[in-house]
Amino acid sequence: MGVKLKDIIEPKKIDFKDLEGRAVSIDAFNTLYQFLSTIRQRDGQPLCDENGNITSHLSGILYRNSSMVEKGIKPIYVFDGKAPELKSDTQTKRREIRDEAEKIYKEALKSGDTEKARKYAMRSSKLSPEIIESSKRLLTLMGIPYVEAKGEGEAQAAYLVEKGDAYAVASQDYDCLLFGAKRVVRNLAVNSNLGNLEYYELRHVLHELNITREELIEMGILIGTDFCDGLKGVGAKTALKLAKKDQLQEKLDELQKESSHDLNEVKDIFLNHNVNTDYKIKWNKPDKEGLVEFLCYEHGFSESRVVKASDKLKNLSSSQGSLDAWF
DNA sequence: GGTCACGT
DNA sequence: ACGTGACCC
Repeated sequence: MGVKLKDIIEPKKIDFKDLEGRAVSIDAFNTLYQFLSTIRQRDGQPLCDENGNITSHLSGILYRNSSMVEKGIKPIYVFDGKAPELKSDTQTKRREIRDEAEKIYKEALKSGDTEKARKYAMRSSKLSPEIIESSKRLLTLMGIPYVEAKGEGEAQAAYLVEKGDAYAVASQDYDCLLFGAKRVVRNLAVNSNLGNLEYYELRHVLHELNITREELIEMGILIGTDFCDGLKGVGAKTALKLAKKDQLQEKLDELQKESSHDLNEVKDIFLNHNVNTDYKIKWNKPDKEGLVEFLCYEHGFSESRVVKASDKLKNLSSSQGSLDAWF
């Protein structure tokens, strides 16, 4: 979900070429949810190996990343750490929605309503420990680094950009802008060659809206975030008007009266997020034999496809393509 | 979502 | 060269 800023910020259209040779920090949970919900059979059932283990996410990770690496993009995945206490309401709500969707999905599957089954299956995706562990294992075999966040992945991904370890954050959510991500890319996927690759620069967003980052955060709080409901009736456009009229604080006070959360704490989540500063990023050559072992022998993938994907990853290592290859 | 085959 | 759809596991 995340904060709804779409109505007021204008994306710049960019091309894969603009990301060539650059590292991109990717919110892993965000991506995994996307893969789990969309990579399915027509009746909504996920891809599975013969033991019943879900493999949709492995398919997504393998093919998307091998294709991105082939085009010169260097992915870094960021996994969520511990969610802030304030997120628990949102998490409970999401779990309820998922459980309900799962019930409808199972019923529709039984009654043979394929279309309905698929629709609700997509909303029922859960990230199990097995899915997270197998994703990390696959990334390692592919030679793609990942970072464990202390808190929210989006915040950690933004930190990587701040430190210069990544050029931009790739995420579908706008939250990373509130977390201070200097550059954000949306819709980063293999098919985003033409048209739908969106690029946002925090500096430009703030300049165009003529607001500060703190005001953007306050607007986000009024609109509603994962950490606290917003003020009823306030969307992005209204929030922007409030900022222009210098009425954000007034409305925040109003929201504070009815909110069970401390809004200063919410603000602090965005401004002073606990991040992991002790990470190492290194791209390695893919472990082709390991990939075949893991994906083909353990999870029933086609060997020719896996080998092909593995070969696309070959240019992936820290030294290659950069100056230190000469030293 | 990514890929491939098959269509125009 | 692009568009559609089946299939991937």
